[in-house]
This record gives sequence, structure tokens and C-alpha cells, in this order.
Amino acid sequence: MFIEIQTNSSVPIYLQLAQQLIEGIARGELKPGDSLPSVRAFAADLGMNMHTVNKAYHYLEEKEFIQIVAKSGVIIQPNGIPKATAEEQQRLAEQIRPLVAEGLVLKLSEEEMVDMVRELVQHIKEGSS
Amino acid sequence: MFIEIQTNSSVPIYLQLAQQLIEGIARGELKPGDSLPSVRAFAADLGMNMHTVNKAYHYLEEKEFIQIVAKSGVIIQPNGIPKATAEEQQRLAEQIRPLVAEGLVLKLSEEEMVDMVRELVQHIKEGSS
Amino acid sequence: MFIEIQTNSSVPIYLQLAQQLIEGIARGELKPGDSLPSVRAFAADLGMNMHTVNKAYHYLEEKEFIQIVAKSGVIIQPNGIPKATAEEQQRLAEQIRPLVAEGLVLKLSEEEMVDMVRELVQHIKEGSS
Amino acid sequence: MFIEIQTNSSVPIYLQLAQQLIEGIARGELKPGDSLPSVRAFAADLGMNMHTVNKAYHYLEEKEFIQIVAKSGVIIQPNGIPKATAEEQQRLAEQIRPLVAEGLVLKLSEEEMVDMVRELVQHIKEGSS
DNA sequence: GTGGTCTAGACCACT
DNA sequence: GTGGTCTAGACCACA
Repeated sequence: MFIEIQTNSSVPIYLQLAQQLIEGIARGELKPGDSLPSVRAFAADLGMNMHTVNKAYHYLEEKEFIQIVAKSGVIIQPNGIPKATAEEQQRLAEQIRPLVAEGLVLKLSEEEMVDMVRELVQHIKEGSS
Repeated sequence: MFIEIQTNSSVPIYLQLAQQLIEGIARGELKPGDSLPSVRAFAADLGMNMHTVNKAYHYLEEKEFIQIVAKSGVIIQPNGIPKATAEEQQRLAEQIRPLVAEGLVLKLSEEEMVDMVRELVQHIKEGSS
Repeated sequence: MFIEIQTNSSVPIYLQLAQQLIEGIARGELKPGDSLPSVRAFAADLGMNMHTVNKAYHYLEEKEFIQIVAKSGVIIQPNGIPKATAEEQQRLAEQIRPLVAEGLVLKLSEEEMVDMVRELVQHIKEGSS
Repeated sequence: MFIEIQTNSSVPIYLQLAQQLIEGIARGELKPGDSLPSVRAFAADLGMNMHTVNKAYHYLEEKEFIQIVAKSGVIIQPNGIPKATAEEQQRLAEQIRPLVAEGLVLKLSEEEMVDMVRELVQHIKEGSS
């Protein structure tokens, strides 16, 4: 699992890390029950602050994508991650909404945006950037 | 043009304002050449600070969606907004990517996400939230 | 004498007008003693506010490039414009300075900037933009 | 790095600061990767407001002369600043143009103006005012 | 009356 | 401790 951080991005480092772990799960590279490195080891590995890795883990725990077992380790949700609730879908839609609006202003057609999503799905599943 | 701000959202107020103006443009409610309220009038109207409106305006100016004509007023890009360049599309896709990844983890199918985008397009064009 | 104003420029309109009149003088199109349109006529001609033309004229008067004779008219300095004093040269240099610095940061060589100036001199004398 | 601000100049304070930082880069005193003071520390140092320094930094960031790494600090563009594009050269030329025109009106010869530029280059590189 | 600029002081997210 | 955001209130240049 390669993690690549853009230090000069406006996206916080902890979020970039969390998002890349999410992609790892989406891709099936990280499976239910798999364990993740300890905060300390991961931080050392990635050359970032322990707090930052910790924050990424807690972000994923809040979404129930992982389980943090104190003094033991971190594992991908072992029971599998349940299908999005209507609420979660709604929340996702609200986050995508301003981007779709911007696309429309930039004169992208509905089909072009749909294609963009389809391509993203493929890229994520293949692990290509 | 109704603007609705969530003061307790993690999305900065200036961004929420900018995004809703973008939806207004996408919906065709704000047409090229239309003028926007003065920073002061708008701020008073929305119950926020002048500088916050100013920041939203500058954000939109940077995207070339509006023109700030110094000491005169603010208007929607009068020449029309050009179609997204490949770069802009790429940037949009990168912003949507983590959301698509999250959708996949939440076991949404490609079609479900495509439908989500289609619905968003309709909602934005109709002006419904 | 064609005057072309960019309404969406950050350079104030009165300054753009004044600068173009200065180019007219530099080019020799406006000669000592030539008269300029009245504030009222010029404003109507250019579709701008009287105050704006007035301000441009006063700007040029302060530099002693023109003479405003109350209730009579505006003429190009009839005695000819004297060569820059050391002070005036100094002031010009100070205004050019930050632009030269920016050129250096952008890795332009001294010669490239000198060429830029030579070309500008030619363009101004020919009246090309 | 000495910064000298003229409070009674018509050039905004934030711009004066930015221009002097640009000179620092041009002079090589500020090298790629060097860090700049925090907005607060610099503001206190210079006796100005945090927001004014912030504005100068954002101005330089827009020009891609520096990088603002959120919540971490500000550094001189670490990859080095690329050579001016044709567009950037054009923009610079347009800014210099009215000054050259004024020089011509003040009967400066092409050579005198070229010398002025050459001297400016020397002064900037030496750090003399 | 408009946006531009500046100051002052506050809270927050991130590292 | 850093930059990001927000509020508040002021003066100025421009149209």
C-alpha cells in the first residue's frame, strides 16, 4: 500500500492519509480484519507526526471503517462495512453537490460528469491515479 | 436568489456563499452581465461581515465566474463562462475522487453513484435543496 | 487619437486615459499647443463620467504635461515639456524598480529586460499596442 | 533581510512588503526552500497587522513565488521559480509601458532608459536602495 | 456609494 | 505555534 502525501496541498495531511486508506479499502487491498500499522510505526514510516496518523485513524473510526483496539492495534472493520444508510448517502450527495454545480457552470454536460464518475470508479478499483 | 448559510457547518461561510452563488449561475438565475449586491449591502442582508462577502467574491473572481469592477460593482462574467479546460476537469475529478472512494467503501454501486450525480444535476437546475 | 479603456482592469479609468494621452504626446501625435477636447465633450465621446476626464486632466496638469485654462480649454504644454529633472528620473526609476525585480525573479536576464524596454519604445513611437 | 515601509506612500503596505520580498528573492538572499517568518511574528516585527502580512503572502503565493503550507509555515518556492512565460513577460511589459511612455515625454532617450534599467538591476542585486 | 486597504482582536483546525 | 476564518469598525480612492 503506497501512501503519497502532497505537503503543499490545502487538504490536511491527516485527511489525505485517511482518503488513501479509504481507497485501499475500496480497492480491496485492505480487507476486513486486516491490521494496519501502529500509529507510531506508521508515523515513522511516512515521516509524519504521530498525532497526524492518530487523527486519520480516529477519522476512519468515526466512519466505522476501522476499529481501534486500545493497546492492541488497528484493524479494518472485521464484520465488513455495511451498505450506506440513506443518511450517509445524503451526506455524500451534499459534499458532491458544490462540485457538480461548479461542473455545470463550467458547461460540463450531465453525461460528461457521469463519465467522470465512471472513470473515477475504474481508476480507484485499479489503483491508478 | 435565496442564500442559506449553516453557521455551524465546517464549510467556511464565505465558501458556502460562493457555492450557492455558483448554483445560482448553474441554474441560470444569475446570467452573464447580471450585477450582484455590493459587499456591504449583501453582508447586511445576510447578517454577515463585509469581509466575508468580499472573500466569497474574490474566490469567485479567481475562478473567473464573476468580475469585480473596482469602485463600481460586481457582475457575473459578462462574456459567458468558457467550457472547462482539461485541467479544470482534472481538478474537479480530483476533488470528487475521495467522495467516490468513500461511496465504494459504503458499497454503493457505480450506477447508484451515477444516479446520485444525475439527481444532483436535476436538483441544482430546479433550485431545490 | 484612439482611446481604448479596459473597464475591468485594476488600473483606474482616469489613469488609463491619462496614460494614453501621454503616449499620444510621446508619439508626437499631440504637439505643444494642441488643444484637447473639453471635459464635457471628451466625457461624452468616451462614454465616461465628466469627473473621470477631469481627474485625468488634473493628473496631467500636475505633471505639467498640459495646461488647463479655466473656461477656455485644455492645451498641451505650449512651451514644450522640459527634460526630466534628476528628481523625476529618480521617481520613474522607483516605479520601475519592483517590475525589474519581478523580472529578475522570473529569471529574465538584464538583456531581456533591456530588449523589452527597447521594444516598448518602438511600439509607443509607432502607436502599436 | 531589512524591510522598509513608507506609510505615507500611495503603494499599499502589503504591496510594499511583497515587493521587498521579491527583491530579496531576486538578490538571492531568499533562496528556494527558505522559510519566511510567521504572519504574526513578521507583523509584530514590522509593526503592522497580521492581516497585512497575510495579504502580502497570499499575493506572493498567487504569483507562485512562495508556498503557504497551511498551519505549518511559509517557504520560498522550493522547486525554484520557473522562467517567465511569454504571457508573464507580456504582462510585465504592459506594466512598464506607461512608465516608458512618461520617460519619452520627459525627453529621456532610449539609451537613458536602458541605462536606468541596467542600474536598477545592479542596485537590486546589491541590495542598495 | 463602491470596492480597497488597514487595524484589532477572537476562535479554530492542524502540526 | 501555525495559518484560516470571522467579526468589527475605520479611512481612502474612484465613479
